[in-house]
Amino acid sequence: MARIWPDASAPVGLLQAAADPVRWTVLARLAEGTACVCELQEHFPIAANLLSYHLRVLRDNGLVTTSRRGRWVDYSLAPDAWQRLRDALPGSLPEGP
Amino acid sequence: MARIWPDASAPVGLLQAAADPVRWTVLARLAEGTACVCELQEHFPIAANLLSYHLRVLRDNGLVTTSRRGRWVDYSLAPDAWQRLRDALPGSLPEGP
DNA sequence: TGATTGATTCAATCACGATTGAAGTATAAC
DNA sequence: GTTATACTTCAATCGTGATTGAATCAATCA
Repeated sequence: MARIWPDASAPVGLLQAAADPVRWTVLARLAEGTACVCELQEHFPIAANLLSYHLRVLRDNGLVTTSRRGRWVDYSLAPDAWQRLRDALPGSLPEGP
Repeated sequence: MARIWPDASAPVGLLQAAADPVRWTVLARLAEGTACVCELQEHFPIAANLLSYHLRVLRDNGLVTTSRRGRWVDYSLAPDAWQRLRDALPGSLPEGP
């Protein structure tokens, strides 16, 4: 796909990261403030490793950042997450100031 | 998923509709103005029925509207498409005026 | 009428991401 | 040291959406 529609590759990847029920809800929760995995876990009746998988997708797309605090890992929304998602919507003007 | 995270179901569905290379590019093209299927077809090296499938997904999600003009079918971006996609982003405030 | 073009629908296959289970880090408590 | 907790990684399975091919519908033209 990157070969054929180079313009679409990056934004589509970002949108795909957000277009999942678990990841969408995680992002919505993090929009209200930082949370450790164990707290996120309480919101999701899914296995811990599955949640970890989804968090990894968000990390790999730069939508969230992490920091370890003792035994816990805190997840925060990346500062530009909202902006980047917004710019990734089709019809949005190409990235710029 | 609708059972567990009712809030996420609708917006995630919308984002999933946009989070595909073909559909994303179609939406980006339609953002610049109406186009018939045959014109869209020129932008995509894919089978006609496959393009039709993707257009159907966009239609079912109310992101595009159609009107027949002789043998051709014109596709247009739904007036509220951009707004609805924007509101579907996680962390966006709940829908309202 | 029949033929042709534009577009959609149907049924079946395929590919890839989500899910599962087990094993593996890292830090803290005992 | 050992145990426990929080989280991640790995390998394998499973489902579902994207893709393919054939058939079908709709409108125009000869």
